[in-house]
Parts: sequence; C-alpha cells; structure tokens
Amino acid sequence: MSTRKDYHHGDLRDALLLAAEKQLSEEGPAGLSLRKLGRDLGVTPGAPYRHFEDKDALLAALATIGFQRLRATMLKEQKECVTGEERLRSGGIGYLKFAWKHPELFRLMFGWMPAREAPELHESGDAAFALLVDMLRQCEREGLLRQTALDAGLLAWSAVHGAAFLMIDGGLKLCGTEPDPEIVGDRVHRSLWSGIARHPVSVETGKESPASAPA
Amino acid sequence: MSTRKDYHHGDLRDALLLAAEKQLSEEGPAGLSLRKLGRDLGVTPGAPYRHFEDKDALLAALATIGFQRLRATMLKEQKECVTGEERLRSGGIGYLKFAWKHPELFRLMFGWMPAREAPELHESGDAAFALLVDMLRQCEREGLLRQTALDAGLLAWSAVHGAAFLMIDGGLKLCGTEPDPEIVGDRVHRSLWSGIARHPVSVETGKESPASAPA
DNA sequence: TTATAATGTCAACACTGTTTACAAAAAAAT
DNA sequence: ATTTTTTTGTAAACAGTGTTGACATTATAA
Repeated sequence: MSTRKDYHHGDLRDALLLAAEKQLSEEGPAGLSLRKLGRDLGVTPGAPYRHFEDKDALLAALATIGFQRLRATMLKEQKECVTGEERLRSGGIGYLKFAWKHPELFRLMFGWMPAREAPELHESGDAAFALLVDMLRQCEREGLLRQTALDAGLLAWSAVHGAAFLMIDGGLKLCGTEPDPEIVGDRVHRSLWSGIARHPVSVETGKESPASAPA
Repeated sequence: MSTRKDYHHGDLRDALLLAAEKQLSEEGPAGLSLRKLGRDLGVTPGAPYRHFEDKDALLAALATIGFQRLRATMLKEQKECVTGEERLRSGGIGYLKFAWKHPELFRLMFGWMPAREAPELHESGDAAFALLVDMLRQCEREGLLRQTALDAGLLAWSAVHGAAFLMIDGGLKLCGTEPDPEIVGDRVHRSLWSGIARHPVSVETGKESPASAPA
C-alpha cells in the first residue's frame, strides 16, 4: 500500500523491514544489526529509531509479517480443496513450505513471540492458528473426527509444527525422510489421520475399540 | 567428576557454564554476555577465552549439556515402564517436562544445532533421538505399530517436539489445554496412538480399512 | 507564508566480542 | 630442588553494537 514514498529517504520503514528480512535469512539473527541496515540504506545509525522504538520492535514487526505470510501460504495451498481432510493436508503442507523457505524467519517467529508483548504480533499469530481450527471444525462438521476439533487441533498443530522444526534443523535425516515439504507433509498427514497404533483404540478409555479387534 | 579444582580460579569452565545457564534462564539469550559472566565470577573479560574459543562455543557446550539432560529426563521418566506404549508415553512426558522446566535452554538447543558444527553437539542430539527410536522399535517388536518404527518416529517426534514448543510459547491457551507436561503429554499420546480420524484408514492407500467401516 | 510535525544528521555514552602482549601460577622435566 | 614448560588469568586496546539527545532539514498543514 505504501501511502508515503516521500520525505527524506522515501519509505524507510518498509525498506528497513525488507533489508532486515534479507539480512536475517542470509546471516542469521546474530548478523542482524540496525547500524548495518542503516549503512546499507545510506542512512545514519539514529535514523531507524524514528520508525522502531527498539531493535526488538523491528524484530517483532518482522515476525508479525511472517505470521501473515504463513497464513497466506496456507490459504493459497488449500485454495482448491473441498474436503476438510484435504484442507488439513494442504494447509499442513503450506505450513511446512513456509518454514522450509524462510527458516530463520520461522525461528524468529516462535523464538520471540512470548518475549515482547507486541499486541499486533499476537493478533497475527492467533489469526494463523484460527485458520487451523477452521480446518478442523470443518472436519468435525463433516463427521470425520473421533474427537473434538480442539483435541485434534492440539495434535495436528503439534505435529506439523514439530515436523517444520525437524525439517529446518536437519533432524529428519535421522528419520530417513527427504526434507521436502510435500513428502513430509504427506507422511505426517497420513500418520496423523490414521494413528500409529495397529489396532484402533478408544480415545477416552484407552482400550481397544471392539469394532476392529483382530480375529 | 571435576578433576581440577586448583589453578587460579578453581574451576572456571564449569563455573562459566553454570552461570551461563542461570543467566540464560533468567534473562533470555539476549542478556547472556561473556563479560557479564566474567564480572559475576570475579574474572577479567579475556579469561573465558581460555576455555571457550568463542561465544558460540560456550552456547554449543550449553546445548550439549541440554541434550544430555533431555535424554536423562526421558530415561528417568520411563524407568519403570514395561510396554513399548508405556515407554513411548512416558518418554514423551519426560520430553515435555524438560522443555517446560528449561524453556530458554530448549530453544537454544534447537535454534543453534545447525549453525555451529560442534561434533559433540550432534552426538548428544543424536543420542537423544536414538532413545526415541529405541522406544518405537520396541513397539514394533511387540507388534503394536501399523507402520515402520521410522515412519511412526517421524510423527511421534514431530508431535512431542511441536507440543513442547507450543507449551513454552503459550500457544496451548488457544487449544484450551493447561500447559502441564503430564496433561499435554497424555493427550498428545492418546491422539497420536489412535489417530484423529473417526474411521481408521489404511496408511498405504488412504482408503478406509474395511475392518472398521461403519454399519 | 508561516507554524508544526515528521524525519534524518551528528556526536556521544555505555556496552559487547575479541585479540594481543604480558604476568603469575601450576605441572612436568631435569 | 631447580628449571623449564604449559596452563591459566590480567591489562590494555580495537572494532562494532544499541541507544539517546541536541540539532538540522524537509514535508505537511494552518
């Protein structure tokens, strides 16, 4: 939207965010310096402080953008899905695609979320989660779940979130899986959907459900 | 073990690690400064460099200790378990307990693992994962799994790892769950074990398995 | 045109990680 | 026991950082 491309620099705030994201993805969070950002943009060290109260504020803004993009990626991925299960599967793959494409940003989002208050950060984070709950509510409406949407949501989010971290941290090599979002997402979805136990078990009692007891 | 309590300071290396962990847990990774550590221990800024090549090296050592403790916590938690399923459940709860008790250290462990090479870091990390695989192999031997140990391991680790992050980042409030390791672990285990789909589905084909099709 | 607010410069402060040359103490070698 | 060597810590310095305050400049509004 960028309603102001005037003033001294033109649009420093956005330029800072853009450069910051680039620097973050190229050199990690340690190599992200406000002074360096200013230098690259041809501006003095004090200038960024007219747009961000703090270095943390800059990072919080970056994380906020990240959450919005995460949500957008999930939405785009599930654009043509109809079934709740399809949406869940595709949404998860979108989640993994985002983490795989922006690993440092992803880590920033979940490593700083609690530190800074930053209301807009929490809003965008909650919005991303609301999308997941939506997907599961649809599954619930379609009678696909054997538990509540929130119960299933806990496992679904945990699984996809954990898989994302394992992917970007290289932990998947230990599982004998290619770190490809489509492949991992598909595998996680299938296991998640059907459970890992050979004989289905009642969620409430923990006992085998009689319907599928072996011969 | 601490075979050397002599020299100038006594045992600076261990003292540094101890103080670093305290500082990390109290003020987060941003407030962790080598100079401040030295100051607190009554030692000059250059001293730590006799024990750690780098600040990153100090952090890597810290993370290594973290992995060893993580493994120990899981082992302790499943000490009296016999069934593979019980071990899996308790191991997961141990994982969550560790993350809940040392959130900053936990984040450090999985936010720096890939950055620094640090062979000992990878060793300790792999050792922790090997424990999980062990648990699933036992499940496999007992005929409890409907898929390979590695397949199940991917989901199991993802789920517990993700749940840990959600706990320490406050994401669980959105799931309507208390952030208690035992409760979360139990819920995740049950969903994980039995799947979230109402009608069990073949892992290979994705079609409903005939054994439990509804009337 | 003038007043005002927004934006950027400049110079400084306190702090950090890190290196270098040096001193002291402990361990090893004689 | 004395000398040599290695380990450990000190001292002083360098470059770089986040951050602040007083000032200049420019765009916006009156």
